[in-house]
Amino acid sequence: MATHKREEFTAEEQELAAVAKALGHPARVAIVRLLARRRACVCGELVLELPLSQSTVSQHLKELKAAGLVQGEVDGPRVCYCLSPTGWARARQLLDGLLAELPAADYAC
Amino acid sequence: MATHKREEFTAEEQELAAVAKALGHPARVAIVRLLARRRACVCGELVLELPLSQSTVSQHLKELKAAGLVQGEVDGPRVCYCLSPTGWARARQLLDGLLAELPAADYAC
DNA sequence: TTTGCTTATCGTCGATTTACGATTGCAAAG
DNA sequence: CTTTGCAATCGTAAATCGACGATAAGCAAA
Repeated sequence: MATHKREEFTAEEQELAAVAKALGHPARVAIVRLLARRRACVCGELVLELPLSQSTVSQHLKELKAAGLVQGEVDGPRVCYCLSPTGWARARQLLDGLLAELPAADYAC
Repeated sequence: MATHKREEFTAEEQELAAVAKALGHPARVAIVRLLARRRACVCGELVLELPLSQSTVSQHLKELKAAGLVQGEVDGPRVCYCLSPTGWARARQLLDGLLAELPAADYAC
């Protein structure tokens, strides 16, 4: 029995869905906002700021990294995270693309 | 054992995450795009256009409706779906809000 | 090398998602 | 009233998610 059929959609749809999915959890939205505010590359500080354990935060970071929205660089014993400019440029493009496809405002059933 | 901690984030973060999550599947992105193109309220036509069964499409529509992005109205034996102007206005607001928080482009680790 | 700190990964558990067929529900038509 | 057709819901199964503690891995300093 097939449980997933993602392959049957366009590459753009999959890409947009992947970005959206990465943002589809409050913790990951919060992480992005934290990284945006203190644009310096925090790392374990995220754990302090979030009501989650270290391993959970690490998991969320991994997903954001997989979606290309976040970069991490090793800096001695700690890891330096920051938002990925290219990843967010693409995300913007995809989101704006979708929003641009929507009818203006005068639609109804 | 706690499996979900959504409660610990701001209302906006949760709201944005909910919208993103609704868009976090290629089928739902495809549905939104279909509804945007043929702004007329299709219904079972979606099933014809998508590589998914009727029940699966119905499930996805339910999730989009729960996220406030889609409206459905019964019209005789069929159901008429269309995008929700207010829902998308809010979605735009939330997404733009997040994108506006991000540093311009000159950031790096 | 050993210690200590930071982060990643592993293993686990329950909850949720994704998908389907089958069934139910409902409204118009006959 | 019964049939017909469309859509929602139910039940189910596999996969993924979300969270945690525990453990491993990496690096710097002692």
